[in-house]
Formats: sequence, C-alpha cells, structure tokens
Amino acid sequence: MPTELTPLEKVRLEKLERLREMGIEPYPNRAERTHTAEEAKAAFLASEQAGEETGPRVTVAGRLRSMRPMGKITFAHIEDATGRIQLFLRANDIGKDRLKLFNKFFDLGDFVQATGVLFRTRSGEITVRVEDFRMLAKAITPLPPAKDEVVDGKVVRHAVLADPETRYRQRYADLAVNPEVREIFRTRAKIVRALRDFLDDHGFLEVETPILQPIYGGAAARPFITYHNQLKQKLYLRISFELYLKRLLVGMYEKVYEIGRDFRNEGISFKHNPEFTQLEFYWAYADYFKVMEFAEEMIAFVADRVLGKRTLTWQGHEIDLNPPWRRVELRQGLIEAVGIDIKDYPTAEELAAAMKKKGIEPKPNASRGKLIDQLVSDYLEPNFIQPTFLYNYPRDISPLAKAMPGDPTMVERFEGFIGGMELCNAFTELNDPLDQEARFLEMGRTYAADDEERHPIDEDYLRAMRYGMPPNGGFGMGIDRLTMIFTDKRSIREVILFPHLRERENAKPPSEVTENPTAEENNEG
RNA sequence: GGGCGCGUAGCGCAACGGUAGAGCAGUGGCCUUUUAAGCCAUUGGUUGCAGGUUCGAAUCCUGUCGCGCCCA
Repeated sequence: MPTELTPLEKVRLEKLERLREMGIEPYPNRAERTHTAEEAKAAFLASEQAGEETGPRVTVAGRLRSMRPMGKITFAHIEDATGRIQLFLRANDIGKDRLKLFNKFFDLGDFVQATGVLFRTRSGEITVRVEDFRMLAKAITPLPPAKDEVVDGKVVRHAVLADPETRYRQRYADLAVNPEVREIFRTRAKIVRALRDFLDDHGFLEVETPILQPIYGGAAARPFITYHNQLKQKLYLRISFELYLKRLLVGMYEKVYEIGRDFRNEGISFKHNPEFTQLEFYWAYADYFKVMEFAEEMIAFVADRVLGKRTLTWQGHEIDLNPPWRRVELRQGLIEAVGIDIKDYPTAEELAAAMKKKGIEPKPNASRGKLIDQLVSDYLEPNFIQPTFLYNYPRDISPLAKAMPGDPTMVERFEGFIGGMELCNAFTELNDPLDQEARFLEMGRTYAADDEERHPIDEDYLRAMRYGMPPNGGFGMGIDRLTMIFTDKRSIREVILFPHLRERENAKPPSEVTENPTAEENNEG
C-alpha cells in the first residue's frame, strides 16, 4: 500500500515528473565529482597562494542545504561528507532558463552536482561560479530546514530536528541534518579501531565465536530464544562470549579477544539496549591485577588515539583517564561508605539485619552476594565519577571467577567505573573444573527453577576445562558505554545508530514474520 | 514495574474552556555578491488515538499508544 504523501511531498513529486517531461533524469546512474567540498577549498587556497589569477575548475556534489535566489543570481550551499561549499549561479553565465530551472525545480535536500571555477565572493567565501549543474537525486520528503546562523562567531542552528523519538526512528534524517550526530559514530569507529590496534599490538588474536548458542552463559541475563528448523533445536542469542573464548585457551591460544554483539532480553533504558557491543579478552598466565593495569593502559591508549589527550568532560565532570586509576577494595569501601564490614556478617540473614540497623532496606530474598551488590550499587558506584577499579567481589554473584586464597567467600574480580557507570568487569578466571562444576550446581540451588537468572549447566564447557585450562585473566567491557564517556552522552541511544524503540502501532511490518515455534517464549517474563 | 512530564502544520514553537496562530520550510511575484538574504502576497491542521464532561474542548476528566526524565 503506497504511503499517503504530505502536500509538501506532492509538490516535489510534481516537480520530479516535470523534470522527467523535460528529459531530465532525476536519478542518474553516475556523478562526475572531482573534488569534495574540503578538497575544492584546499585547491582554491593553494592556487591563491601560488598567485594564480583564476581559481581551479571543480565539479562538486552534495545535498542542497540552502538557496538564496536574488533575481538574476542565486546563491546556494551544498553539503557533502566533508562540509559545505557555496554555489553562485548567474543568469549571465548559465542563461535565464537554466537559472529558472534551478530555482524552480531544485529543492533543499536534493543531491546535485555543479561544475565551475572557484572564486571568492565579496564577503570572502570560497564559491563555485557555476557553469553547469545537474540533479543527482531528487528528494521527495523535505528534510527539516535546519538553517545555520552565525552569532558572535558561534553557529546557531534553527528549527533543528530535535525530537528524540523522530531522531532515533529516522536516524537517517537525524544524521542528514545534524552533523554532530555523524561525528559521534566516527568517534565510535575510532574507539573500536584503537581497541583492536591495542590488543593486536599486544599479541592478542581476534576471533569470532557463535552468536547462536545451544546453551547461553557467561552472564546473569535472560536470553533471546530462536529455533533452527532443520536441526529442530532451540538456540539462544549469546548473552556473553565468555565461555567460548575460554574454551580457546584450552586449545592453546594464549591471548584472544572478540568484539561483537551481545543480546540480553531485559529492560531498555538510557544505559541498556537489547543488543549491545562488547569487548572481551582472555589472557593466559595473567591474573586480575595484571588485567587491571592492562585495562587502564588500554583506555588511556584509546584516549590518546581518539581525543589526543587523556582528559575529557563527561556531563560536566572533568574525567582524568591517566593510569593508575583509583583502586577501592570492596570490603574497605563499604566500611568507609556504609559503616558495615561485610566480613562480620557471613550470612545473608546477618547482613540483612545489619543493613536494617543502618536504615537500609535490604532486597527481599536476596543472597549475601546480592545484598553486597545492593550496597555497592547504592553507596559506592554513584561516587565513582573518576575512573575507579572496585575489586574483590562476593563469590556467589561471580560463578566464573576464582576464589581468593584465604577467603573462600570472595573472588578475584574487579569492575571499572567512570562517571558512576559500570564500564567493565574482569576476573582471575576460574580454571578448576571441579570447583566450576560445584559453582554451577550451587547456582542451580540458589535460584528457583523458574528464576530468570537460573542458567542451564554447560557440560561441554566443563569438559573443556577438564582437559586443562591455563590460569588466566579475563575482561569484558561495553563499547557503547565507553563511547558514551568519550562523546559526553548520557543515553546509550545516542551512541547506537538504530536503537530499539517500541514499534508504533500504525507502523507494523507484515505479520507473517513470527513463523517460529518458540516465538511466544521470546515474550515471556 | 511505579511516579512525573510531553505529544498542536514538514521542523522548532505559541495559544491553556470561547473562531487553532506566528517564524522557518512550501507556493506566486520583485530583486545581479547573498549567507536564518530582503520585500509583497499566499497555501497548509480530524491539535497522537478513543471515549467522557460542557452551550462550547488543543485546553478539563478517563482510557490508550508513543517518547522523555526520575525511581525500582
């Protein structure tokens, strides 16, 4: 069913038809661009410095962003990926009919190309004196006008597309009119590139492990469920890469990493998207302190590469990424922040009572580890604005981490925080297959059969570990959150090109998509 | 999941119980160095959706959909 066009769109469609009647193809196959806007300006400056009398002849192409028809001349700006350049069309140069064609049938948003010699206008702007121009692609739907005005040297954009819903649902329009949004995703790409380079330079091997997994694991999260028709088997979209990457250490790789997508069937918020990008690495013969030092070096390296400096502003906070980051031992941190020494309360009941005494309402039915996690989330994390490693975590919320020698209730694990937000999570990895099996069984007992965080036991992972897994340190970090820090964004949706939003009722896709025996399970819980 | 807020023209906004408006964009016209160009004229709306209250609803009420913020 064709979409209902707005009156503005109908006007443009009519223009398009008129162009075709005139024998002008509004969507030609090829363009003849010789210079980007930036290259054209650079070429002009070079010829100007060389003292040449006329500027270089160029063909530029881009989207029409402004038009100022003034009788027998017209000024316009086109924009390409490198920036804007002004076009100057004069009846004397191109003839009255061509000028009229441009003024009447070319609209803001259209992709056009223009050929001419570069010169400076009276106000000094480098401009193409157009000899020839051509439609490259007609825009039917008008983009938001987004006019720029320079006030006291600052660019003020008017009537800019700002509604978050429209910006996320129609990211293409957001990107088309908001150059600073385009910049976010350039920064994101630089971050990922820097991480890869850092890891590659340190001898890590980039690998790809299954996204579709018969058993999910490696994190506490609900999975998305799908189904392989021929295998007649349920498959889960991975919630982490951990268990597969560690299998590779059994296979004698010593340093492996993966950058990819994880999927978690949970709430959507300003820091959660159902699919998000994760970096995980595993490093044989390293422990969590070694990983800690490596991680802060890695982030500093990313800062050097992306920002050219190691400080940044995030939501008004000056953040210093220089190593070493602040280190807070979890037990000590809670003693100082809450006045509770978790060591004095070895059971959930005792700890809950201690919390109540302090006026803190403990989460009902929570394990000791969960209660500690509650205290950490409420009283420590929000204060970790500067880069901070919190280390030594309770064992029962860390089933894949190795216990601390001398304290079987705690494990060698740390999390990194910036801006009060959890950024990364790492441990000395558990490599004792008997302990690992015991932990899995323990988890099975801790959670009721219908608990959302209950995980099936990965027998194959245990088998791999029984073959022998070297001692190793592992690390996981959310790339989206790291990008938020580097781009000063508060919402994860600002750093994901196409974030998930609820489907609009009147925008449903064809309904035959859900031909899937397990589709209903995807909606459970 | 709970609380608060928002949804009006393509875009950014106004009107807050009494005829839905202005700007930009659009359309027609004037204009040979403009840059939110200017001047004149002008088109465009089931006020997210569905009910209710009222002589009268964009405005008040209820529900619903979507988004945002805060909390869990």
